[in-house]
Amino acid sequence: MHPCETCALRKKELFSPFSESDLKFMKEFRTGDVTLQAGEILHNEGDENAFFYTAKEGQGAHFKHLANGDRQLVNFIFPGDVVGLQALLSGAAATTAIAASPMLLCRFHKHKLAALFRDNPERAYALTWISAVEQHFLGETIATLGQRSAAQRMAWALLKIHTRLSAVGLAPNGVAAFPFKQRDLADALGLSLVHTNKTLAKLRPYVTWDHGELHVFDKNVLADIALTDHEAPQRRPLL
Amino acid sequence: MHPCETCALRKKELFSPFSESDLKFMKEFRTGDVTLQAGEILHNEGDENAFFYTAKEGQGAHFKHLANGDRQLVNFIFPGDVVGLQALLSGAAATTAIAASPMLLCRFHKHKLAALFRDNPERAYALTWISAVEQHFLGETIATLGQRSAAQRMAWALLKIHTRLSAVGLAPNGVAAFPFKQRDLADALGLSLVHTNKTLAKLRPYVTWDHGELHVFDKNVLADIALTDHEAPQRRPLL
DNA sequence: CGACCTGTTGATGTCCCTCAAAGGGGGTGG
DNA sequence: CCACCCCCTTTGAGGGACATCAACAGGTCG
Repeated sequence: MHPCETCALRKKELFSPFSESDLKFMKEFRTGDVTLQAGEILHNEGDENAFFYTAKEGQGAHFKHLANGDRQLVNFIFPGDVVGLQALLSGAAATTAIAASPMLLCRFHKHKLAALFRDNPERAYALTWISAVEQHFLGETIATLGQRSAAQRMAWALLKIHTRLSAVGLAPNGVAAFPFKQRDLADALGLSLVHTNKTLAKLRPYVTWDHGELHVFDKNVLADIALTDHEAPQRRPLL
Repeated sequence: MHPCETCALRKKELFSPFSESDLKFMKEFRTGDVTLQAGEILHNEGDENAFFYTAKEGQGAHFKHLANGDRQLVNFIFPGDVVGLQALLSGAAATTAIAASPMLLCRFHKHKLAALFRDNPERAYALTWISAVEQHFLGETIATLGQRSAAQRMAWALLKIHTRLSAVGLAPNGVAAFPFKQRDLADALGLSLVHTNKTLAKLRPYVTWDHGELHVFDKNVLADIALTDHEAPQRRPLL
């Protein structure tokens, strides 16, 4: 099991301070690790999970599938995200969680969740806070799928992703590691693969994304296109 | 202040059992009521709220606004829903919450939230659970906006709404009270008003919605169109 | 060297948007 | 009690953004 003490994640600017006593508590609370290869599934839609996780390394995504075979990428999974809590609380997973690159996640057992709420109200509060952050983000996604054009969606998404990755140190020199396929981005934005490709080409003066490397050249232009102001992500707790 | 003892909401089938001690605790925890007229705003996007609420009577919605004036209805507010918790936790409201009919909400003060987590782990757990249910729903909305056609979206939404309203007793004889405008549904589905109207007309054999009354004649056909199975909503806690 | 996957580009079609205008109610004032 | 207005709904016509179909190029792996 990877040691908590040397985990660099909690020192990233994205997260609110993580005290020594927090560290001690979470060390006790944690029940293991999970490692995934690219393409491996953490859990499937409908599964009744016994665990939830926080992503430590690597990236993945949540997918929802329709009866006709279409799929929607609901949410990316980046380091620091909590995965599977929804599944655990409502009884069945709403999404399929898949790794897009090798991943490492810290695992927590369902049965310890009640103890968390009983013994450590601050951490429980943090958990709810994380859930609220998630809600905020899903709401924004709904707004972009409902109201924005293809180019606007893409500018919004790439900006958002780049900012999020930067905030956990995954964009050294402004180049973010983003190990997905155009197919994935298409499914995230609700666009066809072909149109995703063409829209990417149109934005090429301002962003570039190939071989898993996401370069953002002009945040301001992208933000203008996306009809959004690119603010730094709000600080939030890490579990 | 409306008395908790006679509140009929907690006896509805949608909610998991609400014990006498829960009742006693929430009575203490509650800090007041809010009543809204149709069209009144509970809070605006960007507000820093001091309160959060659970909707008791009436209906409303969460909106997000884009720089160009477009708006997206992110989520409806039905009796039993928690409102404003996200705003409170992340510091600023992500959405504008507006009443579509006269509403009554139970109000809770921000400062009491820490006490809730400290003194009543079960209720805190319930709160997080509610948040997870919300996430589940937002994820489904993302999938429909991203993948479904106009008719599919509408069938999905009307079915969902009807089911949700039935579960809190707002659809006597199968006729649900749904006090919104076509403009609102259009903004919820990411469609133009005109096309919303035309799509409603197409579905008229199976659903009807006028004068705030939503009739569902054939759930199965609607579910087929929507590419979904219409299950009863999962039981969940009430705050 | 062939099979496969991902990315790229062109041609054609269609779903939905935009523009435009008319038909109910319900409310207010003359 | 009728005239007028405003809000919401409904319907038609035309155009555009994006989907679908099709084909090819490059890279990787057997």
